[in-house]
Amino acid sequence: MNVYQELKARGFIYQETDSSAIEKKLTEEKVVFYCGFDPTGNCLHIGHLLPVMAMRLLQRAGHIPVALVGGATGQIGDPSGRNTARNMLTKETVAENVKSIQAQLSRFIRLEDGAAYFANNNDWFAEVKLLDFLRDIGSKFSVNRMLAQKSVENRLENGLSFLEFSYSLLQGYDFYYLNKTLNCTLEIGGQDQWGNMVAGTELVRRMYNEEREVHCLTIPLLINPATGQKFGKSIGGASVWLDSNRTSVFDYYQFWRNCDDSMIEDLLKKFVLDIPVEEAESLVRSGNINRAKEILAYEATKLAHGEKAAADAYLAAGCKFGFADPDKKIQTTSSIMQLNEAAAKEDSIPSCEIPAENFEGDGMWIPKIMVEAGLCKSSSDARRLIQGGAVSIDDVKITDPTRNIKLNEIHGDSFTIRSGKKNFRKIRLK
RNA sequence: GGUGGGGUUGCAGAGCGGUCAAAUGCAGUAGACUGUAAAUCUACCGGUUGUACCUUCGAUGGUCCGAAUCCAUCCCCCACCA
Repeated sequence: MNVYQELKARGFIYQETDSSAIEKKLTEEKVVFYCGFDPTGNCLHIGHLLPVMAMRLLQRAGHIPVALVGGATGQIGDPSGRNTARNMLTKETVAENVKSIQAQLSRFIRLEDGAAYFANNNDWFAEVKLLDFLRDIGSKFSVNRMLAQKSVENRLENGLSFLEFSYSLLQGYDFYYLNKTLNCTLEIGGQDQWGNMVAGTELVRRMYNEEREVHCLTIPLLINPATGQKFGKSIGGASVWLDSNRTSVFDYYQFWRNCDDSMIEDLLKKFVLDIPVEEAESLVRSGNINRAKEILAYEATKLAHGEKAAADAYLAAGCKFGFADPDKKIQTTSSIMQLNEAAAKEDSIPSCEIPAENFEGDGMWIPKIMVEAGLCKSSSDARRLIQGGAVSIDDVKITDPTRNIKLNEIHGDSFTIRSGKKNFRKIRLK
């Protein structure tokens, strides 16, 4: 199976400019390709991961990724897939975001020995002169054509500023620039980027009078077929972040572990590149779908947070909820096989420190503890949860929302508070 | 610049002087059932050590016993015309 076939088999291809040309290129030469990321936030979340995985796959096959973080375009905001304009970010915020996003990407993409490049389009747009740009680039774009773009069409109803309208020129220019300087000949991106990406390939061709051939391909949007929801959000409506300070490793593991049945095969193929496609299929059909989910969660966590953290999360979760295949009947190439379930421990359950003096005297009000631990956003919320019978401390159900926890009720220097079946916090006294 | 229509609690979208912390749908959370899944049913879904008080309906002022609702000014959006 060549890289192109693997991309296809794992479901990374939605639209492409010329499939046989792309296949030929990817199998015969070392290709420099690029993928853009919006620095709208300072942290990547699960939703960003899809193109990152495609980049990883291509890099593994010897191609050279260029991760472009849009320091310049981020100041504009892509109108694709939006009904309203984005909030404008200050230049400083964008610059900071670029930095932290690059840091996060470097966990997924190998950088050493020129194996990949990071680029920030602010580096070249800062130099561009308006008149030159309009003459050289603007002249190659047809407004008629741009108006026909889906992303523009949708926005025409609600209004679209010229700033946003020009987004595809800028993205196109990125491709031209990267082609000129790094000989980048392929762009990959999300399904919603198709219009912008094609604009880029056309620009490059026109700039060289059709003599250069460049291509692009889009990755399909991941949709949960059961709910019709876009994959990527969740864990309480909040994003699942790749930064362990925002989403703990345990929660990250749990996110994958709790994936929908209908998505498991797709997720394994796309997010666990180390498991061959056939194995992913057979795991799902093994009759033990929960083992497949454990493997997915373990491997995905391993990629984002490292082997040790992933193992801890797996063991901690198994300790709380049980293991799907403790006897290891199901064969897999995953290193999950080497883990010892008997050594299960709770250490990696998210924890929170609270000064011991809070528990002295009358003790600490339970809703306060829950807010402090990040289990809920307000004490009203906590009170409701308690009234709904969702809360327990060290497996003893709490029914009285006015209750306080006193120092003498705590055994040792920690206790576990839980809200619902799946949310735990270990509270450590300090 | 003119005319008309708007800005409501995460989103969509009612309300158009008191009965409004604000209908309904979606999203979300919890409980039951399960497989840490889905579907289904039930409850919750601004804040507050608790049923009364506080802060919310673009902003600021005003009318009124009382305003999301009326008036004025301002800001922003949309449509049509210029």
